[in-house]
Amino acid sequence: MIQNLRHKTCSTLNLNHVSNIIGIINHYLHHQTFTTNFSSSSLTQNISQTNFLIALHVRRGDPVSAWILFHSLHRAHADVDAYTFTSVLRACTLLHISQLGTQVHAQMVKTGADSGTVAKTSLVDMYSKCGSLDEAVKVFDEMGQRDVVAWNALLSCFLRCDLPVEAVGVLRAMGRENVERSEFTLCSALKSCASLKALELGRQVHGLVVCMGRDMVVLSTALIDFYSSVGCVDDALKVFCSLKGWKDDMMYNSLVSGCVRNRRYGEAFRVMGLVRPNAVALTSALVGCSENLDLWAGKQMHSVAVRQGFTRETQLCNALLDMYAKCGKVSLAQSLFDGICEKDVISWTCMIDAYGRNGRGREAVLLFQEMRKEGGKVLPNSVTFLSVLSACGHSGLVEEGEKCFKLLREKYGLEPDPEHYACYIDILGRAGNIEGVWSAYHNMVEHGTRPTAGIWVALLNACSLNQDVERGELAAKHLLQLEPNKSSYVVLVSNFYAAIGRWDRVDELRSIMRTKGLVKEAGNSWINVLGLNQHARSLSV
DNA sequence: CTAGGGTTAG
Repeated sequence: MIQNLRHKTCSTLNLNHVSNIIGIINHYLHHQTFTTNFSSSSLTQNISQTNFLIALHVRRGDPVSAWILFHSLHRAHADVDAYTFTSVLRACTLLHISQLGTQVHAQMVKTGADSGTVAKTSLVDMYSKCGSLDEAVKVFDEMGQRDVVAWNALLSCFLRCDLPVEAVGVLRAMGRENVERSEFTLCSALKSCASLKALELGRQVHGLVVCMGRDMVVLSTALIDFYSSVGCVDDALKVFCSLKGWKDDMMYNSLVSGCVRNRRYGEAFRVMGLVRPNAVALTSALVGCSENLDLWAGKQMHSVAVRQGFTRETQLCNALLDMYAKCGKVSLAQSLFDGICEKDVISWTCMIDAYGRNGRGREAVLLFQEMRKEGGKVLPNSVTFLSVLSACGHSGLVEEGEKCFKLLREKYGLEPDPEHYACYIDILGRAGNIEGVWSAYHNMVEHGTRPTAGIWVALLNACSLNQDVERGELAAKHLLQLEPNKSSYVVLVSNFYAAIGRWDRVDELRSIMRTKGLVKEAGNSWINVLGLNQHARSLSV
């Protein structure tokens, strides 16, 4: 069992695994069935040798052994030092269990090993990687001396939590405190600029990268990602081409992903032709195939994946399955799904969505039940629930939809997002249950969720269908207040007034649209005939 | 001993 555990990666761990791991570790420690090549006395006498061993386990990706070794040191009352703790903290990070990290932190405080800059930096890193942002910031604030590594750790901390504004704040603070920037700093700066879409700031950082002139492969990758994120693929290509010498896989992958994100599929495929594509590049490229509904190209990717032996890569298989589903090939998607050995939550969600979007709501619900029966191995998340709810909506499965919505909060402790409410309201509205619609709305408000435009749209549609004039007008008013300039919403409201026969309001809204210069957007649909993309535009009045 | 780049679902 412990052998299996050692091969678990942190991404596949969930809460059940956490308690399993702790239980198994305790079991082994209690029965002392774990043996090492070192006798217990040599373990405690030669601490630097043991530190090396712990670090070795961590480096080999075996945090469980590292932890067990550390625990036996602790039981033997050995004098551990800061080096021991930093390695063990990395083991906690790999296990993704902040409870273990907190235990280590407590021991560090007790022995005074927590005072150094390096120790504190390890703590910041551990807390942030285990998802405890507050604790990480607290440790950073307690630091007396902060070197550039400590600052960089804090930067990554905010970036990991998707807080780029705070990250830029850290960068400014580093400037104020005259901390010298390292390559790591610039890397994080580029990531911040990418997520903030801050083109000018990013260009300035590019200048600093050029001045630094070191570690160009990593920084070039970050630059490519930045330029792609702000829509400047040509600049990304320039960075790629201007780098002479060795380019690694990640750099190619970054460019492929950038081209795909900017719908430059031809270039993406050309870049993939430069080297033997790896699983990540193929995954990126498949997104392009899905978006284009390009089944032909998708099949090419599939055959490359098979030839390269990537059939056990869950993420790649998920992308393939999704591509087939989006192209309407449900049975191909299904056979791919069946072949995935380690299905994760995305595999299940994609397959449920595949059924749902192709009008097979019953099968979507059945698969969801199967997923839940798997004994909690893979837990559904909010996206899974959204897929099930929307499948129920498309197929008119009212009871199933109601059951699913109940499960979300009561069984899985998830708080519904506005999108879940909108889907649910839609289901109830189509079923003619207008009182249910409004009680769902009140339920949402009571739970402190603010109605979004999507909620008002769902309510308005329900009111149109059920001739709920009074409350429909309320929804219409809120929607226009929230998004006064979005023509599709004005059209929706106007359709509502048409549905209840208020033609005076319809005319009024038409003239509002004219004076504001709002034009009804064209409806787009993609069809793919014989591998040729034809973009069919339909302009309806 | 501590910090950095690329991938999948709505």
